[in-house]
Amino acid sequence: MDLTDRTIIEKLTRDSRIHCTEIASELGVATSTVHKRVNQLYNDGVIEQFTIILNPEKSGTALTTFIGINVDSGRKDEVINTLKSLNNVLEVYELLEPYDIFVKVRTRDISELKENVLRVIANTKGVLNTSSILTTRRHKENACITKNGD
Amino acid sequence: MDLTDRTIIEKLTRDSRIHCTEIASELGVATSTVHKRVNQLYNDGVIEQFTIILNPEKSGTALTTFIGINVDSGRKDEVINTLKSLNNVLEVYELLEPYDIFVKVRTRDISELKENVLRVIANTKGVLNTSSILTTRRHKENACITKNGD
DNA sequence: TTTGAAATCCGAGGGAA
DNA sequence: TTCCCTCGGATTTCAAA
Repeated sequence: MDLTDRTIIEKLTRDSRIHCTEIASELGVATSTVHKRVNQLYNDGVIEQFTIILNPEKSGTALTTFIGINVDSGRKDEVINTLKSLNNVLEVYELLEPYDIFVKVRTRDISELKENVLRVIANTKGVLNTSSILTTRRHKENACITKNGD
Repeated sequence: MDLTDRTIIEKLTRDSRIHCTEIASELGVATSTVHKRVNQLYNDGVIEQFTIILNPEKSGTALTTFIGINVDSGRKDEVINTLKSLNNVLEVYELLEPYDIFVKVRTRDISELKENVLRVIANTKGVLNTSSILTTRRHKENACITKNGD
């Protein structure tokens, strides 16, 4: 992970469709060098995924909710696996406190949140209680850090 | 947003580098059609960004923290703008309760969290109090929903 | 709005420094 | 590792339906 790698990552973070040729010319190296670096970063697992960020409102998942969950410590892994399998659950984290698990959820609206997510969580063995944090507006959303001021 | 658009979005969500030709052949339409649809989705703002997801540990931002912030209601927009400008702050949401603002943060470690983020927030006019939720492990992270089971 | 063809340009791999 | 070169294939455009 030298400066070349970090520059490549930064450019791909801003636009993952950018051509290797463009990165190469800005870096002053050969296209094939950039090409191989990108593959290496991907194979090493530094880059996990090439993806897109959708506008939640325009793509039909307007409601973003964070949910804290407390569980029987013995069933934590089961619960996590159940959560991971839910399509509306975008992110799953483990914590120490005040919850055991914390998830980020996107749904069309509150009724979909209840039906597709909260109901499933409540019915999952090992779940003790949940606490939902509903958001009303999204002001920024990046998948990862872009060094340098925008 | 018909079935064609949704299929394109789903494929780009899984891999934003996928070729238009591949999407086209699976959909049974012309490559140029897919090409135009992708551009349209981007111009319409449905697709906000083509980006990558980095492994936090391997890319030097191992610590994911969520922070709830309460503010003077008159200074909410100022605070939000300050937060948006911070590189380590990946996501910024507005809520009704129990906080006014909720952010997702990535830093190298706790000391960077304190220096680059918590200190700045504490010194921002209008901030009443903050509450940090530190995560210990990431089990899933997607930028948006992928319909159909993985 | 979609299509199909044409021209340009890019990605991918192998061999040399 | 990086660079150069080349080929196969993708992107992009445009006129026509």
